Amino acid sequence: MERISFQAIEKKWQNKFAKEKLYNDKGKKFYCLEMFPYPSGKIHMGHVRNYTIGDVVARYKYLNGFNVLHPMGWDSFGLPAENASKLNNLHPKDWTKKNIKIMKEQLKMLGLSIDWDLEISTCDEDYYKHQQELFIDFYNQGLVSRKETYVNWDPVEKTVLANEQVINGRGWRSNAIVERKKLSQWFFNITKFSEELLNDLEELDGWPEKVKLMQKNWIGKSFGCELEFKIAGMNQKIKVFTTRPDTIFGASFLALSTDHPLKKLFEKNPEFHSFKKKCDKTGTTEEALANAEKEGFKTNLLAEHPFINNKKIPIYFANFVLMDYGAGAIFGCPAHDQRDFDFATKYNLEIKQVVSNGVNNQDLKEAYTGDGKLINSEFLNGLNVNEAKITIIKNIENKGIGKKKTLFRLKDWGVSRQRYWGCPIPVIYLEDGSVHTVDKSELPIKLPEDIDLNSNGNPLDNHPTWKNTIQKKTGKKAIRETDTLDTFVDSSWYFLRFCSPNHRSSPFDQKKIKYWMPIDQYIGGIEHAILHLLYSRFFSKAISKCHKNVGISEPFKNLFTQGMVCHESYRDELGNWLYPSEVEKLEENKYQKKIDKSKVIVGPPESMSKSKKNTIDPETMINQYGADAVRWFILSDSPPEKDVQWSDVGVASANKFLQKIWNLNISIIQKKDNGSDKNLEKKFNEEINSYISKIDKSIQKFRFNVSVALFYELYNFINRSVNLNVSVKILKDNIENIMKLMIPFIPHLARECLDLLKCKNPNKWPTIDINSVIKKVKFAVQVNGKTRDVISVEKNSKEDDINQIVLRNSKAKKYIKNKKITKTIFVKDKIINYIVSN
RNA sequence: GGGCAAGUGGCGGAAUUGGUAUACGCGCUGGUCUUAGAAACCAGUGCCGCAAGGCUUAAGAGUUCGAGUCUCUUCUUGCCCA
Repeated sequence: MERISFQAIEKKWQNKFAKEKLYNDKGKKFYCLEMFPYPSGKIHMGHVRNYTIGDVVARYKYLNGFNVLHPMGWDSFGLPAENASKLNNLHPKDWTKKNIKIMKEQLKMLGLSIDWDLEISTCDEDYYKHQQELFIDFYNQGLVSRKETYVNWDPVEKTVLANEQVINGRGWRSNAIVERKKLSQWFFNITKFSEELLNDLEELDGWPEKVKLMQKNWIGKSFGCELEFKIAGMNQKIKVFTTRPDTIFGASFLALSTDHPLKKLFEKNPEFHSFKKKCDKTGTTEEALANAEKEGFKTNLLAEHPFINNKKIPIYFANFVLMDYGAGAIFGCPAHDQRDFDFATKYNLEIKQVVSNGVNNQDLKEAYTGDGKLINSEFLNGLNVNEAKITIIKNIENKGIGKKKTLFRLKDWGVSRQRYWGCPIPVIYLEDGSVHTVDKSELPIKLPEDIDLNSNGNPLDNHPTWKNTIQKKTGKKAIRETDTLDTFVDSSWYFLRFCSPNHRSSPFDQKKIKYWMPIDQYIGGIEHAILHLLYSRFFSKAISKCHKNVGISEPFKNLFTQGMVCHESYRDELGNWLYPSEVEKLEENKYQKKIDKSKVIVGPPESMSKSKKNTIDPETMINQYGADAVRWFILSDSPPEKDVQWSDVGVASANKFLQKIWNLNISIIQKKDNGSDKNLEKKFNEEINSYISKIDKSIQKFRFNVSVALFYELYNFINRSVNLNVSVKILKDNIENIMKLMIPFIPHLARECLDLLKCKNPNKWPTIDINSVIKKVKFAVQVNGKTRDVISVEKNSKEDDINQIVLRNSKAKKYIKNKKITKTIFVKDKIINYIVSN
């Protein structure tokens, strides 16, 4: 057999795929989208997996007659371009363009069915112009606001960090201790949609439960109440917020944020001052607050307990209370909140148990936060936590000292970034301090190209001719907003732009949106389960509010989250990471360094990452084994939602299998008829049709690893049958159908084979005659629940027919003989179970 | 600490409305071919046992004619939130 040249075949078909699109005017629409990549330089295996899965879906739908939209673009703003720029002295724009060019070529090497005519890149003026327009629309609808808030500030990078960029209280890149800083920032008021974002999750039947749950927890709806405490001897009150009003009788102190208005009374106190300074050095994440040692500044003030006469509790400022959560003040109930417990232990405050799970522990070792019956709580005694909450809130409301409040954990989305390489915010500030969005006719507000990235701080802020401008309609002097938008904004509406990427007058052509949206299948990594998906959902709702006739409440009808691609990691004896290509295998789990044969320490399989050098370059693999083999392997080894471990042996064997598929096609094409046995042919057709049906189902269920296994079985079956008395025509018809089934998986080879088979309609999924699938089923014969034989019977056989066969000749017979059958359980086409006794 | 998943051969994994456990692939063993290796092909491969047969889905219990699948307890791992 000749060895095929994958490279030649793949090149040939990639040129054809570039012209062949998946549009099918007569078909129902299907919008298939994979999360677009950040152009970091080269594609990685995660991309290969993501886009291969997407390609299977897109091609499958197209072959089944759908009108398929399958676009691709670039999430091309972001910090790495600035960093790379400093290193290589290359403008972020040029660096990004270069990367896009390389990665586009690499994606083409995979044989994806992408319509490249729709390509968009978020750093193009054409794209961000419309984003600025949307910003203005949102602003006019009251969905954008400017607020002073506390942010994680990296004093070295001189920028704001997102919570996830703070690791153990330090900046992820600079490793500097992160500070809390008050800054004026732009926010998208995502919390205005909290209720909708939560409730509409229920509509999303096509989403993994796991992702919906994560979003639900993130939005975090809970109820509690606001409650006022009088300050003893002063005509002043402190408003606190709590989700545990039921524990009010256990309150032993009040804790205030150091930013609470009451701080005014202590501003001249140097001890308070240094305490506040210390607090400001703590990050703002819940995690940072939980891990920080609980500390307080004791005031000389006391608060009156609202339900216990004459009881006064001390007031502290504390480092674990934040101003932007609730009211900036809490009451501490040490027995039932761990933070309060830690605090009370440190300052020797009363720990009074008010909820009991049966044991009344005089000496609590930690806070008890579970459910139970209320104790030591007067009129609440005997109620469980939820009942007590409701009762106490009623009491609080009757007393007029507070009210029930629903609280969301979700916060507004801070979108300001002190960065150059992002979408400029279309806002100017006049000298009188007023804030204005620029006129839409002035868009886009372009990024200046002549910038100095090596100076400290935000390059836009350091760019006087760009920063200083005038308000066009009045001619007044103005300065531009120098912050740019978070790149999550760019990716929150790109899927809408794909529907009409060249639409000039507005962000999208509403007619196209109406037709293509929502996305029928969205595919991407689980790491975007919260932010990207939540922001995109918010954008859809916000846009629908601004453009009444768009009406898309949920953008992603079906969501699939694929697992990661993993590989072992290697280090030399000095602890330096080594690329897999730098080591060689001695035996199982034993490796050595190629250059000097020194010992290599093997780490467990983990998600591929540049820092651990446990990466495999897709292009190298494609050149060595062919794109089809890489696609085949990445689909074959694990269910797509789970992690897959990269294996060089695995991809090599994929390549071997594809060679066998080729050989099989050649041998069938060259075969001469050697008689035909009608009975045999019928069985042959039935068997293959059964496989076709099973493979079709497995694709629909995203069980591509099962599809691959079925293809192997199918190959084994045909290979066994090639030399039987089956006519060449029947062989050819069947192999043709099978190659069609393989198009979504290995498009190049499948299409090449179909060409050789002179297939006239390669773009049509095979239909099977439901009557021509196998009519026999394997049937288990059990005695007392143990399987004693497996027999082959006609489908829909009756119990009597089975009895006849079993009693006549079956291995089960001897277990029944001389025994009394007391009961028979018969399940059609599955089993018969004889219950026998002596 | 809380929430959610998941634990099946040497490995990746099939078996999802409670009905044949270990499909398919990798690896391994033996063989054919070859000067040799590679490739290819053939056969075998959960465990115990010569066999008949028995045992086996993290551990233990329960429901059922029948449990990898359902229930409970325990252990372990992963993810998310802390």
